[in-house]
Amino acid sequence: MDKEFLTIREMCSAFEVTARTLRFYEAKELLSPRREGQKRLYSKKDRARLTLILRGKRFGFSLECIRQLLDLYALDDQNLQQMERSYELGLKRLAAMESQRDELIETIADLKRHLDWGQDLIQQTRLKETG
Amino acid sequence: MDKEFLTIREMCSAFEVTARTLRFYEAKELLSPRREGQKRLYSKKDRARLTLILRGKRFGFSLECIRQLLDLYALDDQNLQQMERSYELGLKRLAAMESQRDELIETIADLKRHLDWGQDLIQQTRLKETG
DNA sequence: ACGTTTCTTTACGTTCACGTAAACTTTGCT
DNA sequence: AGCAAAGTTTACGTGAACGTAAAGAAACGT
Repeated sequence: MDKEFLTIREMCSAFEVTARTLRFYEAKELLSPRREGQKRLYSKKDRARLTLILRGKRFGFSLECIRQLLDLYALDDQNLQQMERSYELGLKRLAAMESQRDELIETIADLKRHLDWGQDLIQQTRLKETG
Repeated sequence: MDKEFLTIREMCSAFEVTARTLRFYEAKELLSPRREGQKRLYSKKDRARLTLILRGKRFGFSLECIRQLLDLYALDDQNLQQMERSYELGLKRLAAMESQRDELIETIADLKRHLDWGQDLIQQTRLKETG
């Protein structure tokens, strides 16, 4: 199985990010790897969090927004009131993501239509050239 | 029907953006409204482009990336070779957007699962309190 | 033991996507 | 005519998300 802990360099090559980025995320409290002396060691949980961070980035979320999402995934060790607030926030995020999904699906359909139309145009131009 | 041309202020309130933003997009060649003297006038096409721009932004695309997409939608007035290049580029964008969509769908499912689990936790805690 | 590599912190630099302020012209109203 | 409102360009400022360079500690091979 995978090693339990990864060094910062191993993280870099595993996720294709720079060390600066990892430290930056730590400064922003998106990650909090344990320390062995001075060195950082990243656990499986840390890796899971980084996966979510990078995913969030691909969706165009800000780091602050992603941090809130990560908090949501760490519900377990918080109290009930915080949980309820997080839950509400989670529902809102979920709704936002669903509408983003729908909009993306629509945009894809549009683009597909346009590309089909463009292909037709290319075909016709070819026919003219050949004919 | 809607007015054929909108002033910059009308655009601002219609799309909830600032004039600075519109001029910025113009400087980046994402928009090119016609001029009446000094003033900018935005046509229906300009409005359609702005819609696409703002959509793209919601998906986390950079303005440069969006500009390329817009070029794609303006295929008509280009030559065949450019069209073919644009078409290829369009297919790539399409593929990228589709995988972004799939990833988003997966992420939504994850979040939903987690929220359901969180709701259970809240329920149980409530039962303990009441019982 | 010593040089090289790898880590660290600190701090300033950079790009993107605008915000904001200054100075000026044009338009609209009375 | 006069003046405020709305438009313009030019230019500097800003927050987010890092890049990059400096300076120093710690581990590692020979």
